[in-house]
Amino acid sequence: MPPPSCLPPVLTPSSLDFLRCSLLDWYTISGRDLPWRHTRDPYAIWISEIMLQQTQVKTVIPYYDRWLRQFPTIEALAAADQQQVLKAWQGLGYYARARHLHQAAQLIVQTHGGQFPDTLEAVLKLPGIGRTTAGGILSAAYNQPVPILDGNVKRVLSRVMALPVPPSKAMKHLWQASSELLDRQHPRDFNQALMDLGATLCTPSNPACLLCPWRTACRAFDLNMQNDLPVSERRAPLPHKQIGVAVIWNQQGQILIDRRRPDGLLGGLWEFPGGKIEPNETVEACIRREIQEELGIEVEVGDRLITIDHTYSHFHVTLNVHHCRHVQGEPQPIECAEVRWVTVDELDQFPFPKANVQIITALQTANCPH
DNA sequence: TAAACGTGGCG
DNA sequence: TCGCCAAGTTT
Repeated sequence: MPPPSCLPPVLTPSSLDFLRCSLLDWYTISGRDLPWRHTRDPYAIWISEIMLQQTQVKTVIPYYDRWLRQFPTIEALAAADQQQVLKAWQGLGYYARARHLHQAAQLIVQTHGGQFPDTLEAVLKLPGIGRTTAGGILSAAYNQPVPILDGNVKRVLSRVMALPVPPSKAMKHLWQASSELLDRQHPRDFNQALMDLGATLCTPSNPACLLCPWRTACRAFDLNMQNDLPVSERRAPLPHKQIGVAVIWNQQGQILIDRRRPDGLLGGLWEFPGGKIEPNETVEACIRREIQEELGIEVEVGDRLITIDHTYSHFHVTLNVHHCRHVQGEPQPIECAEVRWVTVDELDQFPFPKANVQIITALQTANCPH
């Protein structure tokens, strides 16, 4: 049962001082040592903030290190081509982040002389940067007093205030709380500390309340509701799609791959062609039909290579992958951006989504024709 | 406003 | 196996 919403406010002038001081003291002792906390280069911090969107620290660190070696400056990123950028992002997901990063770098070179902007207004105009990321960058890089509201902060504040509704229903209230709480004397450390609190103590399940500097002020702890908050959002079950996928071989022992259109799911990445299996359609018939529709060629469907179950953010798929033989016609980029014949050894040079990387691995390990 | 948008980890 | 969640933004 949700808590009553008519309790006295948690954030009073006198409690604010306690919350700020106790959090900063805790952070001094228990804050995490993270790679992007060793720099104040706004570019490096920007990269970290984008990679960290919906992505855990542990996943990000190796990508962050590689990225800064490969693209050490905004100019270097702007000058790269999109395929290089997507390859560096391969496996991180939400690929629009990489496309926006690339676009934004080019925009910064054109309109800000290659210098990352230092005003909230200018930063918010960059593609891929919303309010939370802007606050994260401006506070971390320039110590500007701009609040944040990421998943950690939403959870921490939902508990401290015993928010009776899902966070998405109270965004205005949460932003106000984050802004009022923010320590204007120490915005960099305060924002980082708030996120660390959420990531290490005020965790989604089994929060370590006995170690928390805020436990005496936390309404959820007081009500013993820390395991029931924040109120979860309902989501519909994910639909499941059956997909037919073709590994099409030509007489030279090459394979046909296509590059997806620049926007939408997996935009700009390469893939093995295929499509959705219609009701009452066999995998083989689906593959022949899809390849004709998408590439304008005729293929003969052969042995199954691998079956892959994969989950995207909003649906499940089963990829039914078959070897195919190119029979006739010149491949045309009818429903994609580009098509190309490549050898198995060349596949590693192209950015592929994770489910397709599994196909490549199967090709490199299994006994294949040719 | 709500849905689209990846992947990995955990209970 | 399955649902939930993670340093959110865009349309």
